[in-house]
Amino acid sequence: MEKLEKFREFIRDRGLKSTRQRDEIASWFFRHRGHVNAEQIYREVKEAMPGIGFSTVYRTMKLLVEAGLVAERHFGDAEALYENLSAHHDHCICTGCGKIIEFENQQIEQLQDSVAERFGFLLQSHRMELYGLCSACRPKAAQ
Amino acid sequence: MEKLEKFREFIRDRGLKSTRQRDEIASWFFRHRGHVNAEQIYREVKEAMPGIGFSTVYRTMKLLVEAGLVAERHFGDAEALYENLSAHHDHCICTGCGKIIEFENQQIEQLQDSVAERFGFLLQSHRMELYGLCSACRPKAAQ
DNA sequence: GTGCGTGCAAAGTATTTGCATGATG
DNA sequence: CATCATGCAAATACTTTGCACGCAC
Repeated sequence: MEKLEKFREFIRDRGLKSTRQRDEIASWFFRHRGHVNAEQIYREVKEAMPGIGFSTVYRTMKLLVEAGLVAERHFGDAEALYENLSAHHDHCICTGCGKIIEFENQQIEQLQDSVAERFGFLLQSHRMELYGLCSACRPKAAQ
Repeated sequence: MEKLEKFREFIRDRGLKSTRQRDEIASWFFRHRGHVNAEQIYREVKEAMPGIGFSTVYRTMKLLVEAGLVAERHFGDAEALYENLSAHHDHCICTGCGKIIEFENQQIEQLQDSVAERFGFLLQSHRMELYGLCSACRPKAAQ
């Protein structure tokens, strides 16, 4: 539960308050793997805390993003998906079935650094998404 | 005006109809460089066609995306930005001032192909965005 | 003429905000 | 006990849809 600690620390450092809601949301999120939207978080946390509101979910997720523990992503459409930022990785997304594979490639990371440097950018973060048909969807599409 | 031709062809092939509105929107867009949102398109095209509606803009942009001539992107927030898909390129985005630099890197493209192949993906498209501080914003942030 | 396209207004989503109340440091 | 957080409802921002009328084929 080290990430939960980090979040509590972040909250303290900002002079904010630690609440049951924030703990519940953060700890559920850190237990979870993959990409989730606000509604999923709301639904799940509601089981442990029936009174919780949507706004609290959004407000807490925003804090987690500011704490650098979570990334907010938009794959294609407008809805935000939140992702655990433990280890860095990029995404391979199947346009057929929506499956998301995470991967990491050190060579690409290095090349990104050199591109940023060429433009005088101080690189803070990046996103890379590869869209295509996965091995399962490929045959279906070929018909 | 070759892209406008392609769009007209796409419309014809689908059994749809060519209209003044579609032409006006598409040709304004192809004349334009960079990333624009629906409202900008609406405002600009309105000058030539005061009666035009927002829905027609959205409907036409969707057609252009389906025709493969335009990409719809979401950089960070929910609003869609449309981009001319003539030459492929990726983006370097300044988190300080919002400036967007387009670039292309052949080595990265090749590595992306190999990543996709490793997962058995048939690559259709990709996006890569580097976020950081541009040379102008870097000093301000350092203070 | 038939069917698709248009503009308008209304409805949808996803998210944010104002406010009175409640909890935390 | 001052301040921040919460839940609700209302507001917002962006986008889509239903519908009556009009235009392209």
